[in-house]
Amino acid sequence: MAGISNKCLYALRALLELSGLERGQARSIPAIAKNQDIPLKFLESIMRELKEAGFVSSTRGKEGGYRLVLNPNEFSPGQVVRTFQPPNSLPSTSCCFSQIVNEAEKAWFDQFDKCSFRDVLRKKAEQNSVPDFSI
Amino acid sequence: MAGISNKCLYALRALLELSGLERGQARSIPAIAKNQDIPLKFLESIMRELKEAGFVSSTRGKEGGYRLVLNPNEFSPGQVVRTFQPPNSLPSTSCCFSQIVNEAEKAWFDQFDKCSFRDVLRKKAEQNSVPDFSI
DNA sequence: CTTATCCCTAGTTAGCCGATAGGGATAGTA
DNA sequence: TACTATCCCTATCGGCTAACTAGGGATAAG
Repeated sequence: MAGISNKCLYALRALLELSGLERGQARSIPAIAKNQDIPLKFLESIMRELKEAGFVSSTRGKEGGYRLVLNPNEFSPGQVVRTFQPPNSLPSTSCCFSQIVNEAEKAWFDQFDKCSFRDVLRKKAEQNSVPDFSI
Repeated sequence: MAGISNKCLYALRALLELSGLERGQARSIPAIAKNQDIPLKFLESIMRELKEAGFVSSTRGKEGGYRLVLNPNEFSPGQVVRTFQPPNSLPSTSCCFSQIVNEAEKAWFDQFDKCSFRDVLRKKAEQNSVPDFSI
């Protein structure tokens, strides 16, 4: 199956970075692109889409950048995924499998609602603080 | 998100048709293509893949065709979907979202294991026998 | 007025999905 | 043997989309 697109993953990672900032603080595209290793121009277009969708706001000029509009506690990856990868609206020739297909799609999306950006951030922090004995 | 491919749906429908036959009975590609409205040559390649995967067997010549290897009761769409749309093996740069992505993928595939081909066949029969008052 | 930032429109490129072309091999039937 | 219905194989093609790039324009702060 197709899974999640690169673009959508970039969007999630950019938003996760913004989630780590203090409320109202902004971060520039070049900074995010560098930290997250995302192609600059591509990120530009993604951030604009995120703005249109209402997830972030922006200010131009020096010291400008993007900031999160929503509270990371009440903001789930699912909301983003649904905007960036809209459901397939089932193949026109609906057959005996379309119900299964629809349910599968729903199950897929639902996974992204199970935690907030804050949760992801917390988990990331835990991972980084735990020493790695795997080698 | 991407959802299921046409090819995979064709495969499912072809197998469903074979599921409706008596055990061991074969059906030809032209017949399946006509009944299911699937492009002939495309179906040909799909049936070959289904054979390689071990889902069907075939005989050539007159009165030949494809037949189901497995029992429709113990054969789920999931087994087919997994062969035709192999899991994405997560994007190489595993990030904090890869766990969620993997779980979403699993949830998607799992939906296709919830019933057997026999079940789908049964549901289809019910639908066709119930008169449609929706218009 | 300079610089750092966001904003916009339009490409380009590679890969894949869906489908097709054109035959070859094989198994029954007469 | 010849005929025909079937499966078997390889190669190819068009169109679409995802991913990314180019080249600037608008704006805000100092």
